[in-house]
Amino acid sequence: MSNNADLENRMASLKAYMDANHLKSTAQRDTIAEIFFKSNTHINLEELLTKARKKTAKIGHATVYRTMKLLIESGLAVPRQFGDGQTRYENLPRDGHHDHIICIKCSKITEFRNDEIEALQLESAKKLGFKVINHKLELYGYCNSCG
Amino acid sequence: MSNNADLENRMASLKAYMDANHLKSTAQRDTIAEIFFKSNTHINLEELLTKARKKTAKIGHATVYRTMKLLIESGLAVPRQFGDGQTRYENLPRDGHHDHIICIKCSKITEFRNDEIEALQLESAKKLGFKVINHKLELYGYCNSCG
DNA sequence: CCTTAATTGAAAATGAATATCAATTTCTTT
DNA sequence: AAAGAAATTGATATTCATTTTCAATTAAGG
Ligand SMILES: [Mn+2]
Ligand SMILES: [Mn+2]
Ligand SMILES: [Zn+2]
Ligand SMILES: [Zn+2]
Repeated sequence: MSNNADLENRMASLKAYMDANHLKSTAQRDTIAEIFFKSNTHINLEELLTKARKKTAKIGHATVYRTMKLLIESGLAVPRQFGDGQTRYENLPRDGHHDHIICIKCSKITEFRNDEIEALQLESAKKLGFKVINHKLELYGYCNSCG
Repeated sequence: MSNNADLENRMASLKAYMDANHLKSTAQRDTIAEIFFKSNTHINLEELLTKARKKTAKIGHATVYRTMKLLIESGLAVPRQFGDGQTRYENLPRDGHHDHIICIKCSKITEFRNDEIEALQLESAKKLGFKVINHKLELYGYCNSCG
């Protein structure tokens, strides 16, 4: 699936969600959503706002917060908090769930997935009588450049 | 080791840290530290402040924040954030590191430890060129009462 | 077009945590 | 015991991310 087709898919998905919930399509929402869908990082509000204002001037920060909340509700964005007090957003990964390793020196964020860990989490929870809905696994340390 | 001996140990440990850093012993610090050391939950600032004021009236919230920061620096307290925007504190576990399962309905927090998971974390990080310093693993779901 | 309901941005409000600062207290030295 | 230096305290102000408020604007459907 090409980047462009992927973008179109996500825009259409958002549109469908908005239609189903009596929400209106606006230039601000389109701008913010498109910038977000095109981003492939863990982007924060500041970056989104800056980029959005280049396309559509005078966008307020409340609108960015509101639009990201909408994207989260519609399942297209995933909020992440890596401990520095600001929320970051990433696109719903097409290849499934992943966890993160964060460098405590340069802040580089690397994604990984270990199915053995995932399975052991469920097993641990089961032993304790819990039914897991989601989880957060973050490793903090030094990347190979900072090591 | 009895609870009382444990409390005395921790108080002495704090005292040693304060001595080594030219910090002074005060009634407020003693009150907050003792309340914290006696707590066996993941206690938040509000609870600490309420309990502290019963023993030593007029304690300011800034003092509780400052004392908890001191306890963290001295290695006696561990700060935890379970996603509800407020920091919780727990005593340095005597039996080593553990992770948490949190019920998303009743907020019950259960501790667990899985050495296989711990080992796999290091292994995953190593493959990516990272040296892990610490990590955060939280499972969210329903406990057996809420499930 | 018209009507209605949703949306927007500026500004105010919130809530957790930190900083400021004058007054108080501790600890060491006479 | 008194004094002085340095640390501590609590009230208050401040910061920072996020949310709320609200009057004005805009989208959508008939
Ligand atoms: Mn990611
Ligand atoms: Mn714990
Ligand atoms: Zn790095
Ligand atoms: Zn529960």
